[in-house]
Amino acid sequence: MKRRPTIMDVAARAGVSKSTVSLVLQGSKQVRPETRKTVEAAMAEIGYVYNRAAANLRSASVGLVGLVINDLRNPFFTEFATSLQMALAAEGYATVIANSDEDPELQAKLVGSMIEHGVAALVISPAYGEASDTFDQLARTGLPVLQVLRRMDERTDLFPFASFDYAAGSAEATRHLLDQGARHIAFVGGLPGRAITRERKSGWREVLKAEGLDQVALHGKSTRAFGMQAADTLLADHPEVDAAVCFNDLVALGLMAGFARAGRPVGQGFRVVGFDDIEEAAQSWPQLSSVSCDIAGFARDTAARLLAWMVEGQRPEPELRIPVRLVPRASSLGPAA
Amino acid sequence: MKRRPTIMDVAARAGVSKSTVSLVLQGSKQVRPETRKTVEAAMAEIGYVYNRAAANLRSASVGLVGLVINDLRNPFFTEFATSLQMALAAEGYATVIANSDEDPELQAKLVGSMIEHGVAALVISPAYGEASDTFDQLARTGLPVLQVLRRMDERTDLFPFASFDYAAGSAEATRHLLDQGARHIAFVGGLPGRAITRERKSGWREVLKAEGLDQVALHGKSTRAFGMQAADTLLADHPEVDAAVCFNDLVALGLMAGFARAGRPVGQGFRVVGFDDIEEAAQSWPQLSSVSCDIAGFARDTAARLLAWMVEGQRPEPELRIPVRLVPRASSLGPAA
DNA sequence: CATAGCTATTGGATCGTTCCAATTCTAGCG
DNA sequence: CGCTAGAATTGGAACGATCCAATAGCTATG
Repeated sequence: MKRRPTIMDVAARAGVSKSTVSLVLQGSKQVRPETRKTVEAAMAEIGYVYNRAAANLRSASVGLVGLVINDLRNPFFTEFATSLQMALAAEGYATVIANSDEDPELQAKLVGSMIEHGVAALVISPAYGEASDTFDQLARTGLPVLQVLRRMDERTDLFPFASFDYAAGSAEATRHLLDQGARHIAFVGGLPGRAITRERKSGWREVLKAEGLDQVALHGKSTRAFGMQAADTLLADHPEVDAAVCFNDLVALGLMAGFARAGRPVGQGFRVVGFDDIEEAAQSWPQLSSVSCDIAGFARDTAARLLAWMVEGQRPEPELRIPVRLVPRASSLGPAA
Repeated sequence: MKRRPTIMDVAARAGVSKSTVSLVLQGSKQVRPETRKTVEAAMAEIGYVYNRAAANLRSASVGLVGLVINDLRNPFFTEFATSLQMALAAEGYATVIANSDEDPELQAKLVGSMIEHGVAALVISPAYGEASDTFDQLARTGLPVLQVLRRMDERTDLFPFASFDYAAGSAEATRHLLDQGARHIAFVGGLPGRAITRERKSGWREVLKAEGLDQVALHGKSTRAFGMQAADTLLADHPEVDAAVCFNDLVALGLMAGFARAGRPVGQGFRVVGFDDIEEAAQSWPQLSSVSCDIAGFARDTAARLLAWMVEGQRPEPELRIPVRLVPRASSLGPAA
């Protein structure tokens, strides 16, 4: 087991100096084409692999971006993560993806590890919970940090934030359900007290308030399982409810499955609108109406804003809201009860 | 904008030498507790952050494991990735997750980038397609590399491989459908010619052959969309088919949605079994029977085998097959046609 | 009180690259 | 043929940690 070859070995083999090899590695157009050929051949022959740690040590700029996601299992975030990675890859940046699993402690570890590995910037969708220390530490590094899709609960203004205009989306969904004839519209999902829950709920509340209608809200973890359970609760405790705006598509899909299980399939008298418009929404049965968020576009946008910050030092505006639009499908368009 | 403090700055502040600071960083029990206190205080005061690039350069051992997944959007793989990351985190290793998106070229780039960043080992679920170069390069590094869940098509024996016993699983599923009274069992999904398709199909084929029954197979991308489309094809071209073993749960869910759309909901005469038992299988309606693969357990196992290799130099057996088990649910237990 | 045997600390060399200033090469021109 | 401008190449310092061998400090012991 011998050690990995270095540029010195390459240089010796190619009969040039290490500096020349370094220039070749960096794609400098200052080396003569034939010299470049020789060097490249030498590299291939002895199986040279670039040692990025050494390079970073000297040059301090790393083509590495960290991405910390609170729940990578959620397809919405998975889609964002993969799209962002691809957008950054196109610009020559590598992305390390990590999942904090809604655990502020794990999140702190992950962020720390990324800083140590010398990421040039960080994109984070924060876990719920107390994490001021993590963010203070992050702020001290002076690294470009973008909050996306979610904002931490305290110190909201520490880093620029970009997300969708959830309030407008839920208002649109609620108005749509009213137009379709619904009169008792519940809100289902979302952990109480969270900023994002407030946002996604606020549009619904404002519209119902303006109409003087009753407001039933069931809060809980935003999972399929909670949606199923919520279906039973609605049927048992709030039989008058004839429609629901859901915190996200997972809850909506669970809700629909729950109604189906109870023999009251959605589409016949009960209307549902979800949030996020994940791929599955168009492929469920009945197809799920959803507030679409063009997450792939958002990811590309995020990449562009991040690059502008990193490369041109152009700090993005502190808060950005991307418009959303309702995609009506069968789950909210069925015949009235 | 001043530069990041180094251990020299910490040393100066704490009134000790850089070597002592280094020992503190490594948690050596050779430093006096009060000295440690002093040093730690100094670090906190000047906001020191560890520079892992520099450390790696000298020590060559990096607590970093690379994970390259062919389709991170597939919940099955997402679950595996997050579980593996957590298992490795518990042992002090950081994991970089990347998505090759079934693109051998992107995969080559990602693998290259990971090697450059000095990962201590690599876990890969290869993309379909030609990638000998990538794997040869990988083999030359001498790094521990584990193939999981999928095996590359050529040079199958280059790296140890671990997966589930898919053939046994599909045989069990097929026998179960026969027991339930099905007589025309189709196989749906899976790209033709792939090793994994052959595996998941072989059990089905053997059982049907033994019974002398007809074998209808629809191949295609293993997505929800293909499942929906397959439903239409089955209804139109193979009306006699009364059950299906699906390549994976996504296809099965799409198939169920497609039948529902056509007014022939699964559970009434038509039976479906999926593969992977993703979380959603238990939360769809009707609940989906599926061949369960305990992916989280598999991930923990993978972590253990990888650590044994990295730390103790114990190369795992070349091929490992984890048993699977059928979880029967409503989608295959409904009343006969 | 000298000394052996610890433990705790230290300075210098080192890892593999990039950066910089200096040097060598090449071609063109009078 | 000598000179020069520009291109191509080069050697040495630097990055920030770890490693190692050497040293200083401290007790216990004869």
